[in-house]
Amino acid sequence: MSAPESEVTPPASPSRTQARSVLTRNSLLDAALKVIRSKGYSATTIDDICAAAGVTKGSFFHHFSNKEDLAIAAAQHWNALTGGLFASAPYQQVQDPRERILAYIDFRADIVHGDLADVTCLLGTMVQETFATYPAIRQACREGIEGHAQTLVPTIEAAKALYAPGADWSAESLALYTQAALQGAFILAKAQGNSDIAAQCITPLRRYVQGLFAACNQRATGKQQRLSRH
Amino acid sequence: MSAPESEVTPPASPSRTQARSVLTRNSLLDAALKVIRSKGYSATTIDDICAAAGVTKGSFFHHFSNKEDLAIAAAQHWNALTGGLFASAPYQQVQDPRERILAYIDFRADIVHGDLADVTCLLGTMVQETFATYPAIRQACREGIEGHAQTLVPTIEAAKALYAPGADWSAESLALYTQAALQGAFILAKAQGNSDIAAQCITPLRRYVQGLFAACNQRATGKQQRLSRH
DNA sequence: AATTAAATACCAACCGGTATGTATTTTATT
DNA sequence: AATAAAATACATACCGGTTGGTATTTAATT
Repeated sequence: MSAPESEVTPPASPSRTQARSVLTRNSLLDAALKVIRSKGYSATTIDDICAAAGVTKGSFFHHFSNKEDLAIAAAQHWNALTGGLFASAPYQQVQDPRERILAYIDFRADIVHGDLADVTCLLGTMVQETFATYPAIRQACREGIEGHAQTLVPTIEAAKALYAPGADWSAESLALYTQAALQGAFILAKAQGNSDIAAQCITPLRRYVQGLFAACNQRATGKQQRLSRH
Repeated sequence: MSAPESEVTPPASPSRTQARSVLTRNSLLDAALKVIRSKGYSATTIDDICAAAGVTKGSFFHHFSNKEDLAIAAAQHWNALTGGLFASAPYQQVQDPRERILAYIDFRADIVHGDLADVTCLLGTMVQETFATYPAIRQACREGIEGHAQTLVPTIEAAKALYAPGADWSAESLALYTQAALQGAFILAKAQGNSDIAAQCITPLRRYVQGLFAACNQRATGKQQRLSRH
């Protein structure tokens, strides 16, 4: 790889109009996140998004060929945003893998407080409506959810090797289960019209993960068998 | 029971048109479940439902005042259907409460195989789209989800008294958590376009519940909860 | 018992508003 | 001048809901 910069913007100048263009595109994507997370994909109109972004429909169709195209771009935008959030989250600094995965769960519990549309997951919202009718959107949601789950796998692997070496579950399956529990917590929160229940649903998830890595789960051949219960 | 018929139709005749009426209404509700579970609430048009039910739009508006009214009735219809399903499910016959709650989870795992739109939850689907915009629909979904969770509480209470008397979680919170895990499992299944992952997500849920009621969790031995901290 | 009135169930056609998407024009940058 | 970005205006289709009307059943009256 010789080229220093990315491959979509070849080499050169940002250019004032180009910069402005990505600005409008970004504000359209941000608006899409906001509106879709609140009303869902189908109920969201292009006019809604244009109004929220403060641009006209002509501009919208300059940047996106149709509503589905926007949805896919919005999912990728979401992945970029949340990817950055988690990459710089405090749990990443935790050394011990068991503590790190628990810190991840604690982090998730920390960030679920507030307005529902601000704390819930765009992908879970969109995929519910689109799984049967918009395969490309479904796929984009799938990649986002599974991609995030994958970021947890090395930590879970390491924790398993240390604290539950012989367990009959895989790191991938546990990573996916954490995402399922979180997605379900969002649904209960939406049903109650209050985000509090989400944090309450994360508590048993944490307890479960903690239990998986508790001392009594270590089969005979672990490196460190003699850990204290507390 | 002396009166042969229900209490809503007081004493008398079913009448040919009356019977036909509840038939059309029911087929509209069944059609609503089918279409909404597949496309979501917002994307579902009244024409969709009429076509699926084989009735005209005029007939639709005779039975329901608007689309939102239908959604609420559909949620209640869903509650009636699933209520019957669970009431007659095999797990109800299990004597020991711990085994019964595990049998419930196994039952849920049994019935998640098949077409996604046939195995996923109407309420979870609808509430995602409507929580912020249709409070009445949200409330109907909430009542269905929490009502079902409530049916589990006595069993969990009994199991807790027997096998985890001093535990620091409530039966209600565990019942809600099971529903969150299930709802999240449906989302992952929709994202993957395949229901298999749902069953795979129920496995850790089962393991968690089993762990809560495992012998090592009993603080005071035996049924009596002579616990510390009062 | 016969007749009439009123209510119920349903249907076909239509209407106003709105959604997506297009065509054209204006503005700004290089 | 050429090009890209954005705005305006508009076409087309569809959706939720209404209207007007028919057929059947129930209730009331004679």
